[in-house]
Amino acid sequence: MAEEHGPETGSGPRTAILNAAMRLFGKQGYTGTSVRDLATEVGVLPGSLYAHIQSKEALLVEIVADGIHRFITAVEPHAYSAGSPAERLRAMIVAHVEVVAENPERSLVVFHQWRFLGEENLPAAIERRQVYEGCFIKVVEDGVAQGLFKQDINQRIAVFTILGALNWTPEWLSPSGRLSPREVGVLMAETLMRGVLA
Amino acid sequence: MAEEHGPETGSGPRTAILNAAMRLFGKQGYTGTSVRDLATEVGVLPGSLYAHIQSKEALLVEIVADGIHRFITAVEPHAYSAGSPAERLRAMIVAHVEVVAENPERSLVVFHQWRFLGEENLPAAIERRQVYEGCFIKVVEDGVAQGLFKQDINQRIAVFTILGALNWTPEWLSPSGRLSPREVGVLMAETLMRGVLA
DNA sequence: ATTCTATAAACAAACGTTTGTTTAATGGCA
DNA sequence: TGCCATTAAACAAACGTTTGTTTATAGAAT
Repeated sequence: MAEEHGPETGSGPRTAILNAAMRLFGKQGYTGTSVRDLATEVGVLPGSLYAHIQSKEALLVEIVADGIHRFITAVEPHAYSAGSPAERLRAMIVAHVEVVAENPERSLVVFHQWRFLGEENLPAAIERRQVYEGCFIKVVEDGVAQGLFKQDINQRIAVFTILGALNWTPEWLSPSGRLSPREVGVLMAETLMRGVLA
Repeated sequence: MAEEHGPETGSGPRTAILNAAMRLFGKQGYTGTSVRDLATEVGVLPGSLYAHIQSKEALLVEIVADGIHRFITAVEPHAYSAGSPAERLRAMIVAHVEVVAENPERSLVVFHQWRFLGEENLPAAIERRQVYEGCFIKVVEDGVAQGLFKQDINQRIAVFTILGALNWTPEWLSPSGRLSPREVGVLMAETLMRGVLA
């Protein structure tokens, strides 16, 4: 079967459990979701889940790891492509928004719930997040170095501003809204790169 | 006693409990923090807390309500002041960052943990949040209407972009960092209003 | 006949909260 | 100064509930 990215893809009990976990972990948080909540959402008794999963935390590990991987896969190539820093940053922002739109629930978990990973799984997730942030740092550095970006911006703060705006998108983005995810991404890129001032 | 805003102000057991709750709710989340965690942080046994608080949720209610109030108090006057939309927006962003810096732990709770309020307290908190967001919507609308902001930005998306960047600041802002909170705010405003492009 | 999957029931541990009691410091009065 | 009444705060223990997880068992599908 080809790899799929949207929500509710795949089939079988395991996929149903993962999708339910994305929804509930996203809405109520990992610590705010009980295994009984999860079982009710799937339509099964609590103990039945354990025929398909190893533990509650294993679900979080899988959702976060796959999610970060999805973002890196979609965005990293643009960060190191041949275009100008401006073109690259624009493409990265659009790609990020498109991945969020693919599955906002999962994105919510990726950006807000990773901190509840146990000691064994946390370092790897943090490292992957840093790889992701590194993509944006690289492009902003290049832009400034090449004189295409403002010389008087603080690079660290510019990157945090961009990432903050992006990290918040799963809170409000509606994949079925009037604007397509790509259009939303283009508009966000416009705002972040040229500002709101006329 | 004059009203104070920074962390660790006030005294007495009640204030100590509130400060501990801000720290733990911010770091571990509301549902991820047990009353025993809280008691340990305060340096007391779990039951002892209930001589000073009504319930765990009452702590969240107080932190969120006071926090939102603090943001509105600091930012709203700028939104409806006499200056140009550009001046007003810049002042709002700076004020927001300064309030975050006052107490990043509390800000983390205000922006991430409000959803765990019970049915009785949630509507009021949502309404206050909307008042706060309304300040930014108003200024962007004015800016576009007066031709001072770009005509081809999507106002809704511009506001979400700005608020997203601001809502994320408590995750990385260090009040004791090299740059003062005001300087950070000015730099963020610069990025959001003029973009990163030279 | 074997393999899956679900059920029903139970487990130990942790949850938020309440209770009855002890301790420590405070202020008035002799 | 010495004594007592008051108060504030914490302790120690337990309450009933919910947590994540395991077990034994039974029906369905290959």
